[in-house]
Amino acid sequence: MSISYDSPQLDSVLEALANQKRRGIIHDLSLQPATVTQLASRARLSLPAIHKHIRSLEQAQLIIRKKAGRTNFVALNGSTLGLAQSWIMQYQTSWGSNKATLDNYISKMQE
Amino acid sequence: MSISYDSPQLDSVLEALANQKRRGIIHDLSLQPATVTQLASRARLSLPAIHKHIRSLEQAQLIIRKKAGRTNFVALNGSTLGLAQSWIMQYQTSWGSNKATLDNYISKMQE
DNA sequence: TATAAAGTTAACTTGTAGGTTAACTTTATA
DNA sequence: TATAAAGTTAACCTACAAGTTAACTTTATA
Repeated sequence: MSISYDSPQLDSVLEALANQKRRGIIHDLSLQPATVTQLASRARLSLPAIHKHIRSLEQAQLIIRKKAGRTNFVALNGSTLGLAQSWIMQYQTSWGSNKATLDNYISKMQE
Repeated sequence: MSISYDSPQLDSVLEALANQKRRGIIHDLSLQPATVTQLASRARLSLPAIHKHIRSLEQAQLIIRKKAGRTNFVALNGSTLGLAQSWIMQYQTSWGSNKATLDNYISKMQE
């Protein structure tokens, strides 16, 4: 079964990925886990701002977090990026279409 | 060279993909090219509404179009989906991280 | 135990995405 | 040649994303 364009999970994942700052966070976390404050400092964002981004990433299950004392550690979540990738990959067979193909299609339609 | 999280082109592509209706359009077009009116009808959207989606997809270079008389034909554009895919694929090596890894990291940090 | 650190939550502002209706242009057809 | 089809453009509305500041909670430390 291939993943549908209207899957709610795909929706939250792609919405999370659509934001540049959140992609920056993902990039950061791909190197190593970090705390909320560290992420805020690297992204040059206030704590409330980073907090919202983290919640968005968390709801999309793109990250996991764990509280240790007063410190929140965040890590990239393995599998979820694969969801977006597999949606995109469905269309790899269509990747051949280009200007020539379209011209061709138009000619056929106009017969 | 790998593609950066803050690339403007990646930005427009992922923003275009973040919308469910636009993903529906892409799915439609993966089957065959279509006219603007056909896409509007399938997505159950008005012409002005579909027009905006198409412009967004076009600016992201996810589609190409060609005018034939008064009719606008639209087709999925080959290569651009690959851009999003390759950004995501950069992080495939990080996909291993999970709860155990995070716990581990936290322990190390607290030593 | 008072103070600081690390987040969270609430209330607010601003910009923009995604839709609408109405008016218009260009091309085809009865 | 008048009318309809296929889009486009403009002006508008509404909801929400992304930031802010201020107030708060919880946990650690001097």
